[in-house]
Amino acid sequence: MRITAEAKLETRQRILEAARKLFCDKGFAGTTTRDIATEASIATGTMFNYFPGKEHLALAIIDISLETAYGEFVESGREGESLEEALFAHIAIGLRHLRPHRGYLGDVVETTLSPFNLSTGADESENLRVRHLETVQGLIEKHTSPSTPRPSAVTMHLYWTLYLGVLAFWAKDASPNQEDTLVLLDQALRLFVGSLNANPKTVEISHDP
Amino acid sequence: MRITAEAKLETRQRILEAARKLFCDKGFAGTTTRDIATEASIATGTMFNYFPGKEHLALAIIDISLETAYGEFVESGREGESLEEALFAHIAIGLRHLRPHRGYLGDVVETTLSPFNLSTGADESENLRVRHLETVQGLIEKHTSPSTPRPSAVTMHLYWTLYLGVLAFWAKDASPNQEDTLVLLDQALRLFVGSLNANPKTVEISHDP
DNA sequence: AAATTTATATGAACATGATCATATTTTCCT
DNA sequence: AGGAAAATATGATCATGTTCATATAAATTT
Repeated sequence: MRITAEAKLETRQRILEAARKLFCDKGFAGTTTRDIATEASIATGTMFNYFPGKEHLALAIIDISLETAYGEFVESGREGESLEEALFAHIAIGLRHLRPHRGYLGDVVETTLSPFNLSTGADESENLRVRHLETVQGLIEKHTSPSTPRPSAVTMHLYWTLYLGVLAFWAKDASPNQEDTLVLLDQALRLFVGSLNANPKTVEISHDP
Repeated sequence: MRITAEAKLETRQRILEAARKLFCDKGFAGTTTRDIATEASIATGTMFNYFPGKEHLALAIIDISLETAYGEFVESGREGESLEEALFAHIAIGLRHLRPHRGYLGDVVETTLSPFNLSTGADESENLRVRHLETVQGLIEKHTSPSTPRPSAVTMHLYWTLYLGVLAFWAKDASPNQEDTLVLLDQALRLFVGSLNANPKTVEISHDP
């Protein structure tokens, strides 16, 4: 039982590594699940015993990078800076760790992290989003006065929207070292942080549907 | 030649109508291109002579609705209201026209309108986004003082991001009549409009990459 | 250790979006 | 009108993500 359990993990690792290599090399669309199986020395259908599908595989890779990035963020101590700077660092460090996956990030994010997908239940993409949002919520609470109302679900949706927008921009950013992304990130975060204190004026719901 | 050219258009219409019906009925993923072909009384491959792919077909349907919506917006005279209200009306009227397609809007938007896709060139999705952004830019220019700087590409990206976020929220909004979406829309637009006047502080690009 | 049960790997088969050589129809030329 | 050339329709075929009955191996029981 010991040997086998380890072998399972090893196979899982082998699949992840094969996928990572191929995705980086030939992109997400350019890599077939058969390619991955071959590279990982398993049968065509076996990877589906380890991951629900190709996209989840890619997401798992992204997830690992972001987990590492989070560790680095915590280590850096930059969560102690101003809210805006802490959020900036959180995202920027994430981007740095996502660099190797920039080429195919779009394919993953657009179909898996998109807010349109909100909800096949407790799968891996949920985890990633929820974890990120909990971190952000924690930072907000840490940096605002206790009187400030907890950010609403709508507000957090807004944050996630902005975050995906930044990721999207970054994935396509042709400026050297993706500097332009930092401008966008700065602008987006200033918007967001600014909105936290603004008291929400009531919206009349008699408008258009 | 006359009769045939009309027949072409008629076939195109038949495909669009078949797709619209099936998408509304069984969703985007639940409808196969073969279903559409059958419903439209054409061969399996024929629809690919009229549309580059299944998604473009869905996008064309969305596009028609939004074109109609734009007409109604212009008629309504609400572009004369405050910038925030004009933008609100522009989007809200769009949502009203997209209602029949709410069930499958996500599948289309996420893969076709997502900012990740920025650029297979001048295809239909480009058109939709560009048209929408031009309208918005027009509204901004109309409502701000000539001294206000033209919104940058980054700013417009931010707008598009927020717009997609609203669409995503709306597509899943379970509140009666999707009222919650209007709250989000209001919040998002207040953010955006507010940002137009704020002078962008320079961002030091020495930060993380 | 043999037998049984359970978990896992396998690759053939399936579903479906898309392609493409071929057949059919339309348009153009004389 | 008759035939050549171009445009269009067709459906068999392909590519690929995913499933599933079956085979194989591991764990458990006797």
